[in-house]
Amino acid sequence: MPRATQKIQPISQECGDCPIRHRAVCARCESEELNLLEQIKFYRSFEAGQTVVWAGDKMDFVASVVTGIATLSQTMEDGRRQMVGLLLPSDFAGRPGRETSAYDVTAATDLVMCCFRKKPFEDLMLRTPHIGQRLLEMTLDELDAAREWMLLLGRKTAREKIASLICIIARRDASLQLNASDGELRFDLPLTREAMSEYLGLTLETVSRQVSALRKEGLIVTEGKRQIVIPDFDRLLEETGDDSDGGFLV
Amino acid sequence: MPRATQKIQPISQECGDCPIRHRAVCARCESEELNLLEQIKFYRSFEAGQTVVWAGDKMDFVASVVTGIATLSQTMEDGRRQMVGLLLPSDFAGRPGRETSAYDVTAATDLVMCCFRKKPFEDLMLRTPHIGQRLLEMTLDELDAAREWMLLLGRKTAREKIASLICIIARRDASLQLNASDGELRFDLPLTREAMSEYLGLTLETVSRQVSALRKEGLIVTEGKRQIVIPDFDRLLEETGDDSDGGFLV
DNA sequence: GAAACACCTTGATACAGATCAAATAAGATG
DNA sequence: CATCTTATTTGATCTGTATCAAGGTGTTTC
Repeated sequence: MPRATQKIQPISQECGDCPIRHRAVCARCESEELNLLEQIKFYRSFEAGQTVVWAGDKMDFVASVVTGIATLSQTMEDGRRQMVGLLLPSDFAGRPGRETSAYDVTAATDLVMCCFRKKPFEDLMLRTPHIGQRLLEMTLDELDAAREWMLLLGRKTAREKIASLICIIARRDASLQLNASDGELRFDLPLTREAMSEYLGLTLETVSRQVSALRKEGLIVTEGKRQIVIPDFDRLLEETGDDSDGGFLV
Repeated sequence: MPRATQKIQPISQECGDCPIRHRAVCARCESEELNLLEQIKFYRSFEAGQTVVWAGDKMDFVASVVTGIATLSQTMEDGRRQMVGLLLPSDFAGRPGRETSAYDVTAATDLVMCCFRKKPFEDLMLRTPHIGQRLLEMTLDELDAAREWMLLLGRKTAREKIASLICIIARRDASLQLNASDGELRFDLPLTREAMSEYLGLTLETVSRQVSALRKEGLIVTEGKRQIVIPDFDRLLEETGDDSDGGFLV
């Protein structure tokens, strides 16, 4: 079951110093809080496919993704599964003030997380308000993403769903690395067909068919199994059903 | 187009004192912040069907629902609509740090909101951290609700969706009023078939058919158009697809 | 390099829910 | 009370996606 898409990068100092840092450097964070965070942080690595925690299990830490991709999923009694969160590097997982995880947290690729023990983290939050403020901002962003995702689940066709997902990943990828070249985007699709189907509320077969359809029409080019090239991003965007510019989920 | 389900109640002091108050009284909030909030708050009323703000329009306030129900919706270019938020009394709308509304905000019933001008509210947030903390809590709750909703949209059958929605409203209603009697629940369904279909990612006709089906099977009883009676809540719960106890959205 | 495995693609068919079209019911209005 | 309007129900049919079933492709293992 191990299947690495990205190699695990050596953990450098730039990572977990401040959970708030990952997305936006915050100047006030430099001094003592940093030291306090240093004391309560630790790293955990997972292989692709491994489960970080099961829904309902005790989760006594909060964490942010350093490298790789994690997913949050819900499962119904009869096994139907829906992904409800996709965590890319710098994203945050875990809820202060809750003992157990509400979702299955799974490593979609090889994964490194920077974890903070919950209790001390909560204490720190009380003492340094701007951590809470930053967390509020991030949570509001996630809520927006969730709502965009709801539109996708409730109203988009299979074809639109696939196009949307590819655009979302491409965008996130492009904003991390700087390979946004001359209109052509090239990146790694880090999800299996099954993971895609769980994200989109489809079956794996429908995902496969629709990806093939987009490929046959030249909207995307697949190289190897996971590498994707988008020759013309705007043309693909038109297939998402979103109006021109909007639609950035997680 | 006006169609009142609940009569507007006279606005009393207990309402908007502190936006944080509505859901959980917070002791620290009593003193000066309360006065500051008093100065920047104002009330707005809407008739059922009226739009509070359109997506993209300027929204220079945040607000919480006093009476009635408001909805947040997204619309695609071709008119497909998906509800992404359902605001009941005490729920909060608007995002600090954003100029425009990301969603259409609509009054599903006659509606009274307690509004706070955004700028002063943000200032207040900076000065009194626990308002931000409370807001973080509420946002995290909403995120959980959104994720439960995503499971509904992505994986549940039409029948399960309807049963879920009725249970959600019944629960919210029961927790507000105290008419949770001897297993029989009676309450007002404050949404049109169309609003329900926008909530559930279905068409209005499918909603109607499934409601009829549940009625014919005796799982619910309808009195008049909007009044609903659930003779046996647990039996209806079994139709939601959720495991025994879970599944409280918005 | 053969076997085993995991993942992906493609085909045939079934069915849940959408769509199109009336008919009915329930308030609102004069 | 009769009429108008809007919301709801119900029917007939169509279609997009699920389901069931092989077959293919690339990777790891020995």
